[in-house]
Amino acid sequence: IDFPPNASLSLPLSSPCHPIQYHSLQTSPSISVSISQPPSFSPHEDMASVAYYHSSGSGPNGAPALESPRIEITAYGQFPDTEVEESSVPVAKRVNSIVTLTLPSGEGYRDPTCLSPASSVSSRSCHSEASSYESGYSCNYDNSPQNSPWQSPCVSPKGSSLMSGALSASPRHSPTGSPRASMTDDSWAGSRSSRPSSPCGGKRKCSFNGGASHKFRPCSPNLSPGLSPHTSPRLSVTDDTWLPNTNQYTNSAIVAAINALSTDGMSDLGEGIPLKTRKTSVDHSASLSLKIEPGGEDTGSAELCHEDYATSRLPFKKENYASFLDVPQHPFWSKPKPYISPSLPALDWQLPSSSGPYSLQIEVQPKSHHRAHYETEGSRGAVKALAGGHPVVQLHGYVESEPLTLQLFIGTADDRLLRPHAFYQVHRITGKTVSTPSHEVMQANTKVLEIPLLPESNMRAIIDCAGILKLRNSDIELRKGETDIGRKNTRVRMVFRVHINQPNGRTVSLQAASNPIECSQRSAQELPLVDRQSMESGSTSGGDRMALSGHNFQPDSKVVFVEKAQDGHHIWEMEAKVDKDSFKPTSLLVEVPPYRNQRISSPVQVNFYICNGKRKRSQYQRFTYLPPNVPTIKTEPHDDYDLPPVCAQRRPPPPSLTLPPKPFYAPQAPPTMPTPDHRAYATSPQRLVTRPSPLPCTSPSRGNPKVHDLSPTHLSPQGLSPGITGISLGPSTAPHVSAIQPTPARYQQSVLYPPTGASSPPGSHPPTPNSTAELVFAPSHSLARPAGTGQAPALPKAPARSGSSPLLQDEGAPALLSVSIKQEPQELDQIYLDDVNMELNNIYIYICVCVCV
DNA sequence: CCGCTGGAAGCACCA
DNA sequence: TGTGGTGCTTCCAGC
Repeated sequence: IDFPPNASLSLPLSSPCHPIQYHSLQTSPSISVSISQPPSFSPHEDMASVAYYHSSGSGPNGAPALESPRIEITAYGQFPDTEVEESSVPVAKRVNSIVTLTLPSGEGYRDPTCLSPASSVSSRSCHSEASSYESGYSCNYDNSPQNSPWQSPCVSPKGSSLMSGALSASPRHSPTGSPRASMTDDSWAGSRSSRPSSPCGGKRKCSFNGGASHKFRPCSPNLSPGLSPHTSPRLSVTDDTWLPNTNQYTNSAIVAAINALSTDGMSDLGEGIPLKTRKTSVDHSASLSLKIEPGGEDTGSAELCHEDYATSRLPFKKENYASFLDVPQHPFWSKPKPYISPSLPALDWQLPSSSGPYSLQIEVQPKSHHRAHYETEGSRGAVKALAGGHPVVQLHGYVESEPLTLQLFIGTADDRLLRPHAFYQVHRITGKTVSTPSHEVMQANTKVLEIPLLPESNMRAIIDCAGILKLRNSDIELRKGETDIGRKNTRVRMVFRVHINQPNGRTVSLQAASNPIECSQRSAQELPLVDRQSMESGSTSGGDRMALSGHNFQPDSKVVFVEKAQDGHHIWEMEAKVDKDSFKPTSLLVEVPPYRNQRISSPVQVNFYICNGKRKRSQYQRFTYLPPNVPTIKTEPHDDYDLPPVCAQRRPPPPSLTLPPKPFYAPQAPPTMPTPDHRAYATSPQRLVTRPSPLPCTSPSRGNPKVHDLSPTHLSPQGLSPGITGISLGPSTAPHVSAIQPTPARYQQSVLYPPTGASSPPGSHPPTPNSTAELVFAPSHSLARPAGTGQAPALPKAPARSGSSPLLQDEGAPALLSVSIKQEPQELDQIYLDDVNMELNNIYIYICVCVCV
């Protein structure tokens, strides 16, 4: 594919491209897409782009950043039948340079040769789904010959033979390996075997060709990103037309390449997309992130929208995949959407919820429980709101007449930076009861629901079209590079994003995350869950009465305050008194216990949790003990908060003290907070990229938020996301400095090489500040996802406990407390997600540094 | 018939 | 090594 001389890919793959990287499709499992050199693009002109480009997995010279398998696509001319391409993709005639896309190193999600989770994770590479790291090579093409050959068909006409060959060779041929491409769904289903073998080697049965006891048990056909073959032919080509049609190979390849080229990965070739859901995901292939700059000689349109690309740019005939169109295309998606840009921030990048006049807010929060459905189940409906109805999201401050697109994906709800949840995907709900149109796109292994935000609706959307799909842990944990574990990792957040094009060509990206949602049936029934707490902080002498609201409280529920050392060990633990008289299943009144040290000089953050018994604990909540002369901060009670009015003060908490599961925050910014214009992520031409900075900021915060705490409130207009932990500012943005949270020590480590280490290859130029502010959001997994290090996965048993103590320290806080460490092995399963991963994160950060150096 | 729900069985893992 | 608890996943029945 080439583009008009004056056309450019918004995608930052320009200069680094080297013709020498060109490989013929037939000989190499790599994708090469030839494009004309975008004249307007230079690495110096937009370093963010470079970073992005790097994040796409290619080296500075267009060479793969990693020794990874690549998919090389020749747009046309390489295949027997090029007429279609030529006619349908006229731009493909001007080939000036070649881009080689680096695909995920390793085998991707489900490595047939890797039957044990241990081996799977041990060889992890530098990517995680939807992360900017892997943005480019996150396609998770499993095109390694020894792996799922199924990727091949996506890009190669030779795929079919390859497939069969690999099939027989793959230990995991199975459904996973079955030639779905040539089958109809029915036949496909019939050939599926039962479940995939256990990641733990024998944990599960794996009866090929259908175990007798199982009726159709797809090997996670649908989703199992990576695993399957099904995942490859994701380009929405009907099964029966897939194989025989060479053009489709070619076309698919083009689409795949383009998808892969898109910065943010819209590149997931269907991996991770359940068959079921993929049926509605025709848009995947169409959701190209190509952006042609105005003035392109071949198009009067400034952009290629989904539709027109799918229908006219590519020879794809809609009827070919019409069967995937379960729902008629909403008119909204039939016209170009201005936001479309491949340079949009990766899903794991932390974005603010407001910028300038814009503010993205979740007006109605989802219920704290929503039982997700498995692929093998029917849908369990859309996520609902607490008071009935559905969540509502609104963009404030937008006065243009141009509709926007609201993006929704399922994010994590743990203590780390918000990122796409590996084990859950948003699921599109359709039907009579759904009033909101939506469609799906894939973004680096993460399904993203796109919902129109219309001016006539006051830029307000009722989210009644989004359910939550649960992926099998065994499927995901086998995915290469996946560090999270699924067990007990059942809380998610709905993450909303909107990208607003500015007159100056920039794009402002905002993000808002919902309160945590518990998605497991069992947990939802048994585990206590704290939705709100009436106080964020209190005196070291204790005695304050704190009201908690939530679910599954019991008369004998205990509330335990703990302080953890850096390695995660508890250094202090105290049970709070619970007022049993005021007990309700949804509320508790507790008396804050005195802190162990009455003479602290700066705030100390501790945690507490509700305990209903062994293994039935809530998530950790945070509480900050304040020095004697610091006024107590209490949260703003909700109007509907029915607990006793224990809070005398009604004062908005500083954002630094806000916590994830606390829906009740004052909409106003604290008096001490400056205008919350903390700069959204902005894209080309002059991209504003926020990234963590090693520079500690001068926020007046009292408590020190965990840097990884990205609660919705943190991202709310009144509070700055701790994710925005640092900035490199131009003079014009100095006023925003105070809006940035102090950078905890731990984060500062990663900040040294944020997108650089992660997204930029060695030798790349660091992002250069623009004339305006340059804020670079960190890919959260730079903290949360160790990769490429051969590190063992975060196993529950891992004694590694890293901790939060740096985070417990305010910038002005005293040095680490010298305390004895209390061993509490039983806590492991409670904390490993938090701590082990953090430990790995730190290791990973160092490794990134080394790699960069 | 299909989508949605609630409940629970069966299995695997772990203490 | 056996056993019970726990969590995950699938299945079923009802609306």
